[in-house]
Amino acid sequence: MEKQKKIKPLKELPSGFEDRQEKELLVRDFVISNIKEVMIKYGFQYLETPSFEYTESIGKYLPDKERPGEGIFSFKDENKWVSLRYDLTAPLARYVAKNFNEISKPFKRYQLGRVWRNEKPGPGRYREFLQFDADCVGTKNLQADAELCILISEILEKCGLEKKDYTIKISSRNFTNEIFNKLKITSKEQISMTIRSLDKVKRLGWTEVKKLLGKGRKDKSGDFTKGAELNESQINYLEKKINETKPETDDVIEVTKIFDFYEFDNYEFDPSLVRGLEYYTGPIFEIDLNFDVKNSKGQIIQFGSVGGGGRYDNLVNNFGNFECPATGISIGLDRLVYALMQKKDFKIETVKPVMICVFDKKNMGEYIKILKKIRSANINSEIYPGEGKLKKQMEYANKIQSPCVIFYGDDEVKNKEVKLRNLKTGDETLIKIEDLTNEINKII
RNA sequence: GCACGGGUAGCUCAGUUGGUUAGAGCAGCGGUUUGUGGAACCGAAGGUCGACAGUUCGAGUCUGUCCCCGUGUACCA
Repeated sequence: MEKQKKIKPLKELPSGFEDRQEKELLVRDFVISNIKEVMIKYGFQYLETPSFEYTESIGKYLPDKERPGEGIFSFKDENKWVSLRYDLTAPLARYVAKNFNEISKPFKRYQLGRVWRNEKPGPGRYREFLQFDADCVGTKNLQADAELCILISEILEKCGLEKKDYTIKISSRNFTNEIFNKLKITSKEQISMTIRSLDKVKRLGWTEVKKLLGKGRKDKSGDFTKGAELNESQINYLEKKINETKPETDDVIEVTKIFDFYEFDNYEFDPSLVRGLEYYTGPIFEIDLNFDVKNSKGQIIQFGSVGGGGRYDNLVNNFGNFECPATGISIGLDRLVYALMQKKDFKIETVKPVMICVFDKKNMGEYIKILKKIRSANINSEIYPGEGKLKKQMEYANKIQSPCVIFYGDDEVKNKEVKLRNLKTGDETLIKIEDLTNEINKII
């Protein structure tokens, strides 16, 4: 007899996609409820936009044949390319342009939504993740930028982080622009290489970044990265600038002044902060966590920031002739939750159901009567949902951490009683049916 | 993309210089207990050893190619 080859579907998930279990979801819900509370308090409107947008609306790269727009997930619908959004900022710009005449200006909105990136996943970085965005469009007022940082800080502290656990870093695109003017670095390639190198100061340290600014650097695994080929005096000047602790550009100075009025001081001017190249035009921010994050194997991993943002005065204008400066900030919620769960031992738990044992299906009517009675008293409860024997039922109750089980078998029915077993202590008591909800409430 | 490490049962892993029929723990299943979980004991079951090709009398083990996972690095509008 020949064994037939079984064709099994894969139980693995596509790279970068994750199942999320209750424990994590409850913490996430907690974070989200804090976010909503703070956003309402700060006067922001709630918005939702679809997962898909026309590819041309969310990125300036037009799709090519096979895998259009590296970095995003796309497909051709009829004759148009559509893509899963990779952030919430581009859809907001599109929304604002579309509803330009109707919306208030300034327009303050917040949004929670999944975004997708077709990139190599890393520790705590997925290809599908939940993002939270708060933006203020239609004004150049730097009060908006400052308030975004303050609101993020309030959210983080509501979630249980202390001041020392996180820092909001701030800098400005104008700061780096000035440096390049002074150094007479004009080659686009060199500028972008330099910016990206500077962005790594915190992670790699100045010694390593120096190599990246010069000839290049070998990483831990022995892989070589080509450098920006700056000369020594240029590197030295950069080093001096990078160690500035006081902001020099007007926009950052003004934002920090506003911080003072709010008595907010958990920020740091960080000249090495750069963030995405193209669309930022003014102050930029990043939210860094100041504690170690480990992976499932207990190794400390390079976690990076949990969020960031900045001013993007020209984005909306891409959709037509709209004079619409804007600023915004976003948080990677899954990453934040991942880190939060390690920092704090969250005891967010649902009350598990009381379970009624099934002795004989013939008596299901009786069991349901009891179930209805305790459910109407708002006690989480269920009749054993499986088919096993009593032992099986008890194992199930134990596994789902049911606080107690109800025995209502022939003996109990005869005496018009119910036997209640406390699964934490193992105690069993016979009680009258009318006392049942009271007794259960004592145990829960 | 590049570099390093890994892929053996549902999960975590062991598997000697290539050598009969590939092991363990946990979980699951059955039983000791047909009305009692979290403990114990007993039993049975569970595998295209990531895929394909090659070397060999013989490959989980060696070689090549590819796929997937992890970490670092790069990219990230």
